[in-house]
Amino acid sequence: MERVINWEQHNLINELAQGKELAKQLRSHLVSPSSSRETREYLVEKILSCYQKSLAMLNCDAFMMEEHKPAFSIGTSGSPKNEGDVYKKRKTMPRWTEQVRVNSDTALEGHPEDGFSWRKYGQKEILGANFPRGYYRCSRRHVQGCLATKQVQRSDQDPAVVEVTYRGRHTCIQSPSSAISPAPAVKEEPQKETRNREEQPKPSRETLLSSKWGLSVKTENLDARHKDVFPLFTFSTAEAEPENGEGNYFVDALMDDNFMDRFSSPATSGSNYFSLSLDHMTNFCAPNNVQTSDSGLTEIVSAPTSVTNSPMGDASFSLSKVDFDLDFPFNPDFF
DNA sequence: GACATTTGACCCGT
DNA sequence: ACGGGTCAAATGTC
Repeated sequence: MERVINWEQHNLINELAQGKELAKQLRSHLVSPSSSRETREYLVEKILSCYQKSLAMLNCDAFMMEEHKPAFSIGTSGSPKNEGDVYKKRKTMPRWTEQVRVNSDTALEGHPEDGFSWRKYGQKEILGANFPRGYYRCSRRHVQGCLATKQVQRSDQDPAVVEVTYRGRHTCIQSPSSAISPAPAVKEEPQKETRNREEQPKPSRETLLSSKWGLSVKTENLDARHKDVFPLFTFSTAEAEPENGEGNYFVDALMDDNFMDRFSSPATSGSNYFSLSLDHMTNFCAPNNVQTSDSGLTEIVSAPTSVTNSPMGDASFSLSKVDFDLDFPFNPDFF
């Protein structure tokens, strides 16, 4: 257990450190006249991807602290054939919700790509909701006993907003913590389900640049205990116009360098601004930072980290250890 | 044929 | 009893 936590903390720090490094590179590109716009946009994508992965880890880990569950159950008979287990988990599984603003493209996919591969196992009309709720589970459930599930439901008020409720943590290796995972331990189960509705876990550069959606995370199982260390991430964009980024040697270098991550979330893109506040409270809509969703993407993430007396306390502390000096605007006009 | 999705039935918690 | 979550057979897609 301890070792697992350390391993995940390590991943988290690694992710954040990558983000920091990328941000530095981006900063240098901002002042370099020879830097192409595609490069900068790509860097922004990667930074956001790093943060999203980190947030995913924080979300899961905070819950883990409470539940003292083993982090890995790979290869065990963990697949809950036993229905008793299933229904017990309903109650105890960690759970959090993201509200994702999708543009027309993404909206057609039914649910936004988040870097994991999901398999739909049900759909249900929900009382009082205009749209049915889709039920997805990790496609590696049977291979690795990963119990992560998610529910996707389109918002009544704004059909462009999709509410994604995650349950359980990913115990499979595809989880967004590949940074220091010893090896791509998972034999690539061909991700067939990406055929229509879901993109490849590692999207093309074009996909990365063109996909636009906003995201906000709220938690349900996390209560006030976690609030005081919730970092607030606010991303927004004015535009994310994919142009031909081919032949960009810098991007290629990046790809060869630290970012061979198999997981590359297209979830975030085209962001031009973000800020980080470690002591910000629950408010998901920092008014000063949020730009209109009209323009493409508004990403507001509030991730839980636990506070005291837990390894995650250390993790949140580590946020400062990785020397976050990022608080600079990505002004779209600048590009 | 293999795999993903759909959909009605079933089970559980409230 | 009802609503939500999951199962699993049927169906679809490649």
